[in-house]
Amino acid sequence: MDRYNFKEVEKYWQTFWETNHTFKTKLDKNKKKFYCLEMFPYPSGKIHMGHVRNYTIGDVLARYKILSGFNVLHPMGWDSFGMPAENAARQNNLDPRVWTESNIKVMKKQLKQLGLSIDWDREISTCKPEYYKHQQEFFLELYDKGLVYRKQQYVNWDPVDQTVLANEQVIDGKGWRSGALVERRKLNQWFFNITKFSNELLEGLEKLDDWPNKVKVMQKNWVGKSLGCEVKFKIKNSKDIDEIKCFTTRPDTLFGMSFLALSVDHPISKFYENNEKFNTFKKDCSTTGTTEEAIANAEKIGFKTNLIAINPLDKNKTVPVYFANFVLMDYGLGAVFGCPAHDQRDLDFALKYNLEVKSVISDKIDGDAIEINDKAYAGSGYLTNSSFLNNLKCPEKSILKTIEHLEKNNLGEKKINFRLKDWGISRQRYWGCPIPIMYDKTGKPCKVPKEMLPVTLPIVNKLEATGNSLDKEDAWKNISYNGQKYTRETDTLDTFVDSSWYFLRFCSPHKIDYGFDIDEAKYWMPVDQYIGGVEHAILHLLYSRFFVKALDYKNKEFNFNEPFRGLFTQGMVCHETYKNEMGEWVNPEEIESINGEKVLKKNNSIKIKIGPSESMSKSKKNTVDPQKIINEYGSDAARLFILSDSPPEKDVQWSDEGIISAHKFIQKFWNLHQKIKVEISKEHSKNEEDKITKYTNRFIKKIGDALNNFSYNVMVAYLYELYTFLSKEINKIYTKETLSENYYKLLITITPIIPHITNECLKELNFKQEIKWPEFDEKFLIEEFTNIVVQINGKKRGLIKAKINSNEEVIFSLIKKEKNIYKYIGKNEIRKKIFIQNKLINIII
RNA sequence: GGGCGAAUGGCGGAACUGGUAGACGCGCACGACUCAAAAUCGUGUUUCGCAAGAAGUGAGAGUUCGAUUCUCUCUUCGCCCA
Repeated sequence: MDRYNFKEVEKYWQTFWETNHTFKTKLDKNKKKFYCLEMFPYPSGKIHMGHVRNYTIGDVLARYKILSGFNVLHPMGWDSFGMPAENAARQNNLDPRVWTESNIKVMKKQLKQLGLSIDWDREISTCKPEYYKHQQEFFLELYDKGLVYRKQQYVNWDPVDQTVLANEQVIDGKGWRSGALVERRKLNQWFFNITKFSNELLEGLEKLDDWPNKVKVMQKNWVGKSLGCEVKFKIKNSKDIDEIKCFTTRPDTLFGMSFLALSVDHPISKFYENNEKFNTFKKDCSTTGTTEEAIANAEKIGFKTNLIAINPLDKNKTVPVYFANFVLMDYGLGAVFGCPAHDQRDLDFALKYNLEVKSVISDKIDGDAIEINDKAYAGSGYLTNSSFLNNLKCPEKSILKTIEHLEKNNLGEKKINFRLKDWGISRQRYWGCPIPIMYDKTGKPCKVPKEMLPVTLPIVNKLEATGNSLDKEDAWKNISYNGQKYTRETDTLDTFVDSSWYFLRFCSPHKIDYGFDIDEAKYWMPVDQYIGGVEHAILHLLYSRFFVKALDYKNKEFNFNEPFRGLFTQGMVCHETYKNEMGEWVNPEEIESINGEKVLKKNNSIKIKIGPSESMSKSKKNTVDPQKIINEYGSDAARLFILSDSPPEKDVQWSDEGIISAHKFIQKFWNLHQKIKVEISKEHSKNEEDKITKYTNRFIKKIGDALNNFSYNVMVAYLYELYTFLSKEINKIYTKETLSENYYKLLITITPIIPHITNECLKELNFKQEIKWPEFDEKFLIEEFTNIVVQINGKKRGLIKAKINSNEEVIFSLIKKEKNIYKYIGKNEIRKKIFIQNKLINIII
């Protein structure tokens, strides 16, 4: 028997699919559509195992939907702007375009080797002017709709790299690359007004039934809607300042207030402009990072003003007013009142400046206030020491009651606050989409006229080591329009903008006058199943949701208001970690097993310490190169293994044994196929008991269910069972028709998992009909006989084989005949029988 | 600190709305083939016990005829937010 030549077969089918345009998709309004999308990759060099998993999961689904008769859109593209290209270009002194294009070439070839059912005619790349031209149009469209604006904002400034860092790029207050201490610096930045849609983004979540709950909760918390109140505090001793407004979510703790804290950027700070001490304090504050976490962990410091504020609920009570580093201007109103007993930050501050700590919450009605030492109490209870608010259940009743009182007496008003901030989209980088804005002589921003789009990136011979190279491109920067001189905006767009609408572009990737064709988008959108890593659970998904709403804002043309109807977040690919005696990471490829011990290939006497399995990363050197796996074992084997070991939403552990066994299975399957082929060619007149038809019908149902539930690991288990079944059953005698008809169906149901070998098997059998998902017949799902569990006092004592739908009496009479079961009943009186038809009988004695 | 989730053999994991716990794979053991090994094929594999049998899904309670599944308390781990 010939060995299965996976290299030849896989190459044959990949070429076949390509030359026949098998997966080319066309708009067809008569067919039901299915839009299957995996998160597109960043072209970093070559594919990694995470890609293999992501795209295999998507491909299984896409192929299943194609077989089921859907018009499937399954495209692929490249998220090709971003830092790595810029860094690589700097290091190797080349054009980021060249680096990016060569990576795309490699990765595209690799993805094709996985046998994915992708419509490559729709390929897009975000760094191409053909793509970002439309993005610039969208920017201007949103600008016209009033959803884009410019303002001064604090950013994380890396003084060494001369660049702005995103919050997640600041680690322990230091730049992730340079390690330099990050400063807070004010810059003019462009913003998308995402907060305009806060409520919609929140409410939209409720309709996303096919999203993991976890992701919805994360987004909900991220948007962070909270009910609160603006409280007015009268200032007792100033002729300039009459009152200060604070936002709070806990107005009910007002009786515990002992100070007022302002942001250093609060309008009142203008009265302290010439105060040297204040300016020093303000400077100190700028060393604190901008994240909530950095602020929470930083030491609380304050600058005491001479102002005295009056407690609105108790006119006799006055408190000092501070500027404090933990209050930010962009949260609420840049002013908060401090209640040290019930807020940890306030308590830290109060202890430092020796301010009163007054607890106003008790754990019971009419009880004493909870005692506070160095830990604030933020839990629930009943108000106390709070005059007319005493004994209100807190926080459930007390907040609303307090707000009601404040509103009635014109001391404050109810406010809804969101944690979500507007989306800062300016990046001081070269390798991104240019912002289509130019500034006139006075520095006023103007839109770049439509006919001048796209604003393309200039070719830069040598990227500057630090800062934004675009700043130094004078020839590009300085332009004239209508006889006026302008300078271009040199910031580029956050790459999250690129990925916020690419799913729309896929609907009509070649359209030139607009980013997408409305009619085609109305047919294809929303994405029916979006598949990707959970690390994008918040930002990318939220921004995409915003983008769809923003594009439809005022136009109201879409028949969808969410981009992704279904979301699936897959787990990571992990691998054991290895270290040598020096404690250095070692790559799995450098290791072999001898006598159950891991040793270095180069030098067998060096033993390797096995560490825990962690997600594959270059830094831990625990990566496995998919290319090597495909070359050595084939992509059917790679697909089979990556699906088999864990449920797709959980992390999977890559193992050599696993991929080898998948590879062996492919070979075994081929050998079995050869036997079946011989059997099919023979003429048998007699039919033994027809087990295979029943099995086939059940198999179709089982695989279909597993596919619909994303139980891909279980589906692979069924495939292994199928092998065992067929290899036993093939020795029995079936007619040519029975065997071939069933075998065709079985093969088709497993094409989504291992498409190359199964298509080859069908071809070998000269299968000429249309390949489509087989129907199963319900009648084969019903058993004639079934095993009934017999329990005595809830303990399993045996099984009874009985005809389906037998009643209690029949089953009980059968039990009487079974000595091994009946002995447990013996002469005891039967007190009760619980009978579940076709399943179980429980006899209580 | 808050939110969400998880915990099942030596390992990864199955088990539909409460009804045969451990499917399938890995590993391991034994056997066949072989001078031998590899490959391949076959058999077995939760634990204790020679067996009959008993125990058993992180720990403890509860609901139920019956709990991996539902409720409560706790422990550990993961993720997100702080």
